[in-house]
Amino acid sequence: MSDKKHLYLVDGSAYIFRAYHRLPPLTNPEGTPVGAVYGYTTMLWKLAEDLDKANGPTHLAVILDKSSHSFRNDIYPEYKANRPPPPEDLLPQFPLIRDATRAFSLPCIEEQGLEADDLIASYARAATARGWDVTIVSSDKDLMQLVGRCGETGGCIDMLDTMKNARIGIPEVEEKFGVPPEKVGDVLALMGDSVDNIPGIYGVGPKTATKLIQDYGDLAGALDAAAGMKTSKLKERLIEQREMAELSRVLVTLKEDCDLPLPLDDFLLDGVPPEPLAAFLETHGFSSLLRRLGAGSGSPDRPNDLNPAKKANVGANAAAGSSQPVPDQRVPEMPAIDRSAYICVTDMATLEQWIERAFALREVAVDTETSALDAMQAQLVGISLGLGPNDACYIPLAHGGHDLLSDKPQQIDRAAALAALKPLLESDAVIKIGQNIKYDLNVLARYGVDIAPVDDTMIISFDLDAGRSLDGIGGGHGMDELSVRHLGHTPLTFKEVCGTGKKAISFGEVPLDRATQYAAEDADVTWRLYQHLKPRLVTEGGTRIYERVDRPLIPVVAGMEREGIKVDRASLAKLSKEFAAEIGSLEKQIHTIADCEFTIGSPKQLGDVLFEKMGYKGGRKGKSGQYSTDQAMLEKLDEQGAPIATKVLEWRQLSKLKSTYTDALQAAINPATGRVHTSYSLVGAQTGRLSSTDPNLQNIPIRTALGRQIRESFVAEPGNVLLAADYSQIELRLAAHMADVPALKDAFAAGQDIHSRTAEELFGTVDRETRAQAKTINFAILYGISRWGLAGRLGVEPDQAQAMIDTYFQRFPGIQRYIVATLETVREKGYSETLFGRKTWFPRINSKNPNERQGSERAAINAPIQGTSADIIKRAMVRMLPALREASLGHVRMLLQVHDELVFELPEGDVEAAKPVIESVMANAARPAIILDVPLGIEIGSGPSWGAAH
DNA sequence: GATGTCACG
DNA sequence: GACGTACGTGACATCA
Repeated sequence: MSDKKHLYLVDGSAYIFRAYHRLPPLTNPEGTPVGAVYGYTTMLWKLAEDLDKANGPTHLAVILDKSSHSFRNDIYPEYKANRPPPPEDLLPQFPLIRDATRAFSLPCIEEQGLEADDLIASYARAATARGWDVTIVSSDKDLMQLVGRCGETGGCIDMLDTMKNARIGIPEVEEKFGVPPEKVGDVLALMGDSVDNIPGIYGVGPKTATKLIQDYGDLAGALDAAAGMKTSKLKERLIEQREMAELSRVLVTLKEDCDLPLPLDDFLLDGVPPEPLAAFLETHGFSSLLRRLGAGSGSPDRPNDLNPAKKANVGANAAAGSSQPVPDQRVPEMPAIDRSAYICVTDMATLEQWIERAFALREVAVDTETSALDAMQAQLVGISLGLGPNDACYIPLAHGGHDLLSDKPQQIDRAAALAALKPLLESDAVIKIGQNIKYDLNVLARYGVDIAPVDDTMIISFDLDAGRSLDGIGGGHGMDELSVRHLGHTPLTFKEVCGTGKKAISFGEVPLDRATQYAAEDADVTWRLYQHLKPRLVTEGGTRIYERVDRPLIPVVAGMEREGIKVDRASLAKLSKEFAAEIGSLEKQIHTIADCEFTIGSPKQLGDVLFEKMGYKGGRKGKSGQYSTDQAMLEKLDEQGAPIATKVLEWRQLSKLKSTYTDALQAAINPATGRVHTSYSLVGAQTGRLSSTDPNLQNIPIRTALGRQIRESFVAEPGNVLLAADYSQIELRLAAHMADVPALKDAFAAGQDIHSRTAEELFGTVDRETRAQAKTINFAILYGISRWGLAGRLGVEPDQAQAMIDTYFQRFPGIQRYIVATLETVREKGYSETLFGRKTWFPRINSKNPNERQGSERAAINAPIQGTSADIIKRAMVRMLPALREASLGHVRMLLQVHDELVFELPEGDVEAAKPVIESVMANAARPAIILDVPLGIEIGSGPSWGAAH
C-alpha cells in the first residue's frame, strides 16, 4: 500500500446550505428540523467509507465558518452585507453540524475572524507543501482557485462535489471559467458576486470577465488595456470602476497563511468508533444509518427512512394472515448438514488451530455442554465451536463416567483448554455467536471466562419475529424450532442423545462420537441461523432494538442471575410450618361443613361438592363441563352466605403461599452461594418484557399482609440493605404520551394522583369510591377495553360501563384516536411497534373468529405501551452499573427486575449516594432516543428486606 | 400434557 | 350482534 497522504477538507458550512435546499424538510423525534443535518451525515458517512480505498482520505477535517465577520469586512464593510438571514428551520441545524462531526470523531476547525475558505486554503497549502494530496469537499467557485496547485514535493489539490459525485480538477475548472485555476480570482474580481456582495465591474458577467482575462492575461492587464479599447460602455465601466475591481481582487483572494489551529497530523482518519455515532444517529432518528452501522454494510439510504411514521416496511409481509417469515434469498446457499464432517478435538495442537482460525474469521459460534440445566450449578462438560457450514468441532472436557476412571476417553485437560480458549472468548475482535448465549456466559463465568462480545440468534429471532406464529407452526425461538423454520433441518435432540426419564444419562456420559455429532451440530446450526437472521435485522428494522436494547442487556442480566438474592431460610421454614398448621385446621373445618372428605385442591371435586352436594347456584364452564370455583365465584358464594367459601379461599391462599413460595424458595437456595438465582428469559413475553423462571422471582407476594411476610424473607447480607426503585404508573404515563392526552399529561406534570384526576374528570367528584372506579377504568384502557369486561369488574350493567367509556374518550381525547390508529396499523402491517421500534406480531388480528380477533385487538392495544415500558427499564438496566461505577458506587449490585422495579443490594452507607444515581438513570432512560411529554416518576425505598424496602 | 387456579406487574 | 370477557407472565396441584 502506498504511504501517500491524502487530506480531505470538508467545507461544512457551504454544504449544509446546499443540503438544506435539496433535501425534504425532515424532523427528528424531538421535532427539530434535521434535513440538512441528515444530508451532511450521509456525506460524512460516504467519505469515511472511502477510507482505505485507493486515493481515499488518510486525513480528514471539517472546516466551518465561525462568524460573519472577517478581515474582508474591515476593508469592505459591504462584504456579505446583503445576505438574507438563514431560513428559520435551518438555524437550529447549525449546532447539530458540530454534533454530527463529533459523532464521527472527526476534527472540526473553526476560527474567529477567519472564513472557512481561508482556513481551507491555508491547510491545503500546508499539506501540499508536505507532498500530500488534498481534496476539498465543496463546490464553491471561490475555492476553485486552489485546484491543481502543487507544492514543491508534488502534492496536488482537487475538489469533490459530493452531491453530483463529481471530481473537479484543472479541466473542469477551465471548462467552467475558460481560464486555468490561478486566473479564476481575476475572473471573479471582474464579474463580482451578488451573494457575497463583491462588487466587481457592474455590467460584467462571467462571459465578459472570462473573455477579458483570456485576452489580456490577468485583471491588471485587462484594466490597463481599457484605455486603449474602442469607445464602449464596457470601456467606461472598466475605467470608472477600476478601484472596485481591484478591491474585489483582494476580497476574492484566499488567505493562505492563517495560523493552523490544529496540526495536520491530528487529522489522521483512523476508522469511526461506533459508539458516539450510534447515539447521535439514534437521537435524530436516522434509523437507516443506524441499521447500517449495526450491520456494517447495507443498501443506500433513502432520506424518507428518517421519519419513523414513514419507515419502510421492507421484507415484512403486509398481510397479517400470512405473516410467516419468508426464506431469505440473500443468504448464500449452504451445503446440507453433514454430521460426519464434525471434528472431535482431543489434543492441544488441534485446538490451537481452531482458535487461530476463529481469530482470523472474527466470528465464531459457541455452545457449551454441561451436566445439568441450571447454569449456576451445571458442570462444564465440553465446548463446541462453529466457523462455517459443516465446519464445526466439539471439544470434550469432562467426559467419562465418574466411576469408570480407567475408561475415560482421551481429552484435553479442562483448565488447559479453557486457558487456551479464554483469549478468543474474551477478544473484542471476535464476535461470539450463541443460541441463548446468556446460559454459556453464566456457565463459563464460573470458570473465570467472561465471554464478550456476543450475538444471540435466539434474541435476534425474537426481535424480528415476536408473536409470529400460525396454526401448526410454532412461533418460538428455541434452536430446534428455528432450525426447522429457517434451515429446513431437524437437529438431533437432547433426548435422542441422552435418553429420557429414568434411563437418561448426563451429557458427560455420552460417547464422544455421538456427543460430537450433537454438540458440533448445535454450533453449526447456530452459525447458519446467524447468517440467516442477522441480515434481516437490517432489512426489517430490527437493528435499533437489538443493538441498543436487547443485545447489551445480555451480559447485564447474566450478571444479575449470578448475583442471586439471599433468602432467610429459617423465616421461610417458620412460615411453612405456620401455614401447614393452618391449612390442616382449615381442611378439617371444610370437610366438616361439607360433611364429606374430598380433595380441596381438586377444582373438579370442589365444584361437585359445592354445586351438586351442597346445592349452591353457579354455572358450568368451558369445554370440560366443569364448575368454576375460582376466586370470583367463591366470593359470590360468600356473599350468598356460604361459610365454606371463605374457608376454601383461605385454604387456597395458604396452600398457594406454602407450595409456591415458602417451600419452593427454600429448595431453590443454591448450596454453593447460599442465594437464590432466578433465570430471566429475554424472549419470554411477546411484548418485550422479561420473564423469570426457576424460581419465578417476579411474582413474589406483596398484595396481602400474609403474602408480604414472604417478601420480608428476601434479605440483604450483614452490613447491607436492599433498595427497591419503582417506576410509578409508567404505563399510564406512556399512554398519556403516546396517545397525546392533554389532561393526563397535565396531571402527571403537576404530580397529581392520576386516579383521582381521572375520577374528577369522569365523575366530577373524588372520593374513595369514584377513585377506585377510575383506577379500574384506567387499567381497562391500558388493556384494551370492552363494555362487558369493565361492567364485570365494576359490578355495573354493560350499558353503564359503555357510558363511562364514552365519557373517558370524551374527557381524554387522544385515547380513542390511539386505539383506532394502533389497530389500523396492526391490521395493515401485521405488527405493532413500541416507541423504540420493537415489533410484536399479531397474526390473528384479521381472524374471522371474533373471539380470536378481539383477543388480538386487545393485546395489540396493550403491546406498544407494555413494550415501551419494557424498553425503558431495559435501557435503564444497561446504563445502571456503568453509571454507579462512575459515581464510585461500585459496590452496588443489581439483583432483580420486576417489570417496573429494580432491586439492588448495597452497603448501608452507600444508600444516600446511590439513590440519586439510580433515580436519574431510571428517569432518563428513554433519552436521548425519545423525549417524553411526561416525567417518569421513580419511587425508592430501602431496608433490611425486600418487604421493608417498599 | 391439559386444565384450573392464583401469585406478580 | 357476538365473544363470555381486560394485557403480560410462571408455578403448582390434580387428573386423564
